[in-house]
Amino acid sequence: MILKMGFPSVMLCPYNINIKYQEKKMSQPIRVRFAPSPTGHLHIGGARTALFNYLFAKKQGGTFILRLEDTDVERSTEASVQMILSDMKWLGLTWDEGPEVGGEYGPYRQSGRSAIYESKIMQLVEAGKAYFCFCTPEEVEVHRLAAAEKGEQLKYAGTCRTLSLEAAKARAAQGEPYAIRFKAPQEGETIIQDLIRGRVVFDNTILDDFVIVRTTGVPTYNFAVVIDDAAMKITHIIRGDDHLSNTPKQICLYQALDEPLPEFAHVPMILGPDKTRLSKRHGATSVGAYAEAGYLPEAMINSLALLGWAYDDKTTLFSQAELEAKFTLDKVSKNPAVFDLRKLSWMNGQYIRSIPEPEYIERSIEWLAQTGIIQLPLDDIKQNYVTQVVKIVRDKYKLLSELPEQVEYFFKEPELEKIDEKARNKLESMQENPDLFKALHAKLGMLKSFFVSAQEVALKDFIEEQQVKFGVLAHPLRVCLTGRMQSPGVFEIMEILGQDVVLERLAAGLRLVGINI
RNA sequence: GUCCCCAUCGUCUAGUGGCCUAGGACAUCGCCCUUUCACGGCGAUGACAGGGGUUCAAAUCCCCUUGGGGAUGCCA
Repeated sequence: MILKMGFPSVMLCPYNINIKYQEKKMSQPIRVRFAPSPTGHLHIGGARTALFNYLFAKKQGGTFILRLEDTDVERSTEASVQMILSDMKWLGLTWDEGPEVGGEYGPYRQSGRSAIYESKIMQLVEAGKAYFCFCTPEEVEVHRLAAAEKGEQLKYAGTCRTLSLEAAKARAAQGEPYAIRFKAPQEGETIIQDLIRGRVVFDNTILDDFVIVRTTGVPTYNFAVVIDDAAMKITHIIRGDDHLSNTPKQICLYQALDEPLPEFAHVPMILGPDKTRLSKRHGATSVGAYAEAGYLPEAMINSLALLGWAYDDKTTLFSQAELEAKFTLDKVSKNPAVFDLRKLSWMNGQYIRSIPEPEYIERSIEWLAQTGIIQLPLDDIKQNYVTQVVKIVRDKYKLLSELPEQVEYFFKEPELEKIDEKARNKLESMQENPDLFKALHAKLGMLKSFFVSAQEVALKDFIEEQQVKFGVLAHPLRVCLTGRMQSPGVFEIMEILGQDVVLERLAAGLRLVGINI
């Protein structure tokens, strides 16, 4: 697919876009990267970008690289780095090269790559493709405001563009602070052949002499990203749509550095329900928050994959292996997607019910222990008990966080004094026929076996003898046993709870409504 | 302001000129299953933003308008 992509309009381009790259393409192994800046947690949009990169690499037999873009010294934190790494791992997006695992193109943090940037900067400056700029940010801002006032383009005025290199070096040597700007071409067009969007044309007159090195000596994003992508031999840049407008600047840098151009694929953004960029205003946006809320990584992956990508007109459930086998960039859509929490929840329910049982049990126990419902380690009897409990409620909830509430009454007496009005009424309905429920208590007490099958036989006989409908018995019984109106089947509950507990709870319920046995 | 991107049910999407009186999924509603809740099954409601072209034929191609998003940072 990729190899079939032609570049019909290459002739119109002032630079030989892609020709150099195309030549190499045949022999070059596919390398993609996810390059978050560690200025916060890994959010939904970032995770989706990471996933697409990961899936593309897997499908194409390529290498998936993780690189930390921490050139914003002010905002980058080590805590963010750790959150991002652990969220990536939680999602199962393991990287072939990057922090912790290393690789031959390291280091994989931009803060550790200064030497590489410095040599490239000097190369550009010496070649006259970049220049020292002594304007202060305040001066630049004044120009910008004035331009805005006049309705002109908000570009750098070019004050230092014509400074001779000797003069500039002399001023720098005297300690005058400076930034370095890229001398952007002002004629012609820069064309992006985007794998998702097709041909996108930018007139070079919009190009600003943007800063590539700050006064602090630290390179800016647009510069570092190009140097690193080139140095790391990245072949496909798959990233958010918000970078499309930066791409012409970067393409010009590749050309100035005489580096082959990678392919670009700009994926659409993820929006909140109000169609604006997804942000904290819309609720949880971090992957970690979803993990804590009881979502399964499998469901997150599946959901994220479907945000801007579809395989066909019917399939919605994909295992990670299936995604790795089926993902292609040509099926990525161009329009932004609203993140739908309800669909994620539905999908999570699907995964709760479909992951292999031992794994389901293991994760449930982990969750219950974490929330203090049970204490680890479990002995065989308890292990068996908890296993039965989590299995019986499996199709009743969607998030692991709902599990403790679902199974609470299996681990402590229901507080019948505190139940809601409906349940209370159901409990009091037993007063209409006290003898019936006394007889039920006796019947359950006489059972030799407490398995569901034995109960069924016994209770069937019982309702026939007593001439009542099963519901008359079952509902109040359920309230006695669980303190609530909804639960799994009463037989199943009774089998797990055991005869003694069942008799105690039934007696307690009866006592509460004034029926003594 | 300028530049760029985008536009199919409420939401995610299928659709690449005739297979479309537009298909699927979530959500919503109804029915069935049923000891309750859920699960599951069946069904219903519901969309090509608007206007011009091109064509025998347009959701699909072109133009305009409108709407949304992004960029315009010594953030990424």
